Amino acid sequence: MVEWRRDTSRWRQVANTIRARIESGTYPPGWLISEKAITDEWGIARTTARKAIAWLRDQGLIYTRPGYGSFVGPEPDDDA
Amino acid sequence: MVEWRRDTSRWRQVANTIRARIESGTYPPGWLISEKAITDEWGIARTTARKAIAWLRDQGLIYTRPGYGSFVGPEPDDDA
DNA sequence: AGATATTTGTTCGTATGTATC
DNA sequence: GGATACATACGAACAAATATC
Repeated sequence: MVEWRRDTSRWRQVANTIRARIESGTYPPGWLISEKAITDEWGIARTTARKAIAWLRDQGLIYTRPGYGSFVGPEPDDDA
Repeated sequence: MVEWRRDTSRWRQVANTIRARIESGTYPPGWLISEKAITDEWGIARTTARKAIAWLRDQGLIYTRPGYGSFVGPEPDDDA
């Protein structure tokens, strides 16, 4: 069960919690963050989880590989 | 940037502009009109874009396929 | 190579709450 | 009070990318 605050949207609360985990090292660089993991942990809809992920991506905290998932850290270079 | 008139609602202004594009051939039959394209171009909320689309649909100018988008022209028959 | 499963990408349908005019 | 407008949040369907068998 999750305790939601009423003064902020759910996707912001989720995004902030994940950001804290990244900054504390709970989610180290390279850690995989999937939409399903988020929806399962917080019991939210996929669209809501995607908003949180999009925000984290905009912040440069993660990058996303279609068909695979999102990873903690900066977008790696293409070349070897 | 968009210049909004004050004497009409935004969704009407958007709908009228799109209608003009359809009638002038800028948007030919089969042209895809998505909610996102509208919200991006005019900087309006999705609900507002949906009101414009609903109006165009009521006018018979477009038809909508859930999960795909709205297309210029009459609703096609189901059977091949 | 081919089929299948998983995951993200995209889009519409619907509903609710809030604020403004 | 009603119409308009925005943000949020749920669900559903299908497409595309990726990985596995």
